[in-house]
Amino acid sequence: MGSATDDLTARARIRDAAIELFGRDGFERARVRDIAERAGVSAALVLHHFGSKEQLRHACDEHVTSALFARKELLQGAAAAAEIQAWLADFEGNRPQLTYIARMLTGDSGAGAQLFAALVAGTRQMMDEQIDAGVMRDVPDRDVVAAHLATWGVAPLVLGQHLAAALGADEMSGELYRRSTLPLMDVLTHGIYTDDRLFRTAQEVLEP
Amino acid sequence: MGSATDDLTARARIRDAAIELFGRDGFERARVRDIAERAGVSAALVLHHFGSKEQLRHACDEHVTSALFARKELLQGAAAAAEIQAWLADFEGNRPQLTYIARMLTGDSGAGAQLFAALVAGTRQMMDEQIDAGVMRDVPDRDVVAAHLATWGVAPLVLGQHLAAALGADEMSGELYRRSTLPLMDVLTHGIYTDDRLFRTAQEVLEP
DNA sequence: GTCTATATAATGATAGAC
DNA sequence: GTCTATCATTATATAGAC
Repeated sequence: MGSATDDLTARARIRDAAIELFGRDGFERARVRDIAERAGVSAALVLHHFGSKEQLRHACDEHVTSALFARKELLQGAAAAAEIQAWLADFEGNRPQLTYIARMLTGDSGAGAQLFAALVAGTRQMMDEQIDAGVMRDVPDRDVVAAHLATWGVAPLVLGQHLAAALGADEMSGELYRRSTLPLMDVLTHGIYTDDRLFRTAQEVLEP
Repeated sequence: MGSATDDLTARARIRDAAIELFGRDGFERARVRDIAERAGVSAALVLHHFGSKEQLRHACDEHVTSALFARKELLQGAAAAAEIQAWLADFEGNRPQLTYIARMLTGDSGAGAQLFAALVAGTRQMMDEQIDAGVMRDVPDRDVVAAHLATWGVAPLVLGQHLAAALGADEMSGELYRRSTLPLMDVLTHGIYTDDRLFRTAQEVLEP
């Protein structure tokens, strides 16, 4: 169940071990010594390769972000957004990276901010295309909707532990995600309210 | 702009200072010394009153959670859920508490899990009532929808910094929240898709 | 209750050999 | 590149006086 302690270079093994432990324990509580142990090297070698714990974090940020956007290079627009969305839903195949990304998004290292901005931009572009194609309604404030849709997209990562618990599971999984897909598509397609009473009330309050 | 350095007992001032700094910096990075300074006491007194940094955290968890659910005692069901939702939207009045709650939800102290479970339960109860009243559609998997609606509800807290940045602001505010309200009500009322093409496609894939 | 001074422990980082 | 041994710093926690 450990990380691949195989034919990777020591540097790569250290980085992968760091992604796991930073993700599992958070940056502050993860110890360089433990990362070294998991990578099968000494603590000094970790610092030798990366300079400092902070720079090791940067390297992890960079590596995970690259993995996430790798597929974006080839595709564009809605297709790329869908690819990224699928990657974010592959809990079994990408768990260490996804856990790390969740920490990135809730930490304050700047990398999380950058990532989120990219997700919003991608969501916004996808909306524009889908609205042009007549698949999506022309919502009034696209920036606001894109930003919130992005938060909804990463919510299963950032709040995955709680979400899983609420649904009777130990951790997020592809199965749980699939169980959620249809009900959420239903909500996003038909709304949850039977009519626009609440909407019109809010409208009257906010736009007098 | 500091916390009320007024006629509160030292113990209460320490607790409030801790809520601010735990929220701002996170539990690990916040230092007992700084909390003491902000409360206008010595570091030793902090430990004298609370025993340890960890127990201080428990006291903060307890205090913030009580503040959040105080209004639930008097009301019930959808009314209480609406009250709590309103409290969670009052960024100006409750910023330190809200920031602390965001840390609770993304930390792994157990208090966040408990809080989220309560929010899901409240959301679920509200759904039941609104569906009975004919205000809300009878969605297929209520547990799943309630859990995700709860994540959407706290997303502006947990990802507030990024959300604000995406909308050109420094931090979440009541203004930003109000700007979001109507577009989100619109999404939740009418959906974002023009028809149920995507929904039916998903249905065919997931329920063969 | 509140302080000053100090003990103790943990951990990131460095020095230097191989 | 990699290790062992050690340093230096930081922060929680305690002792004991007032």
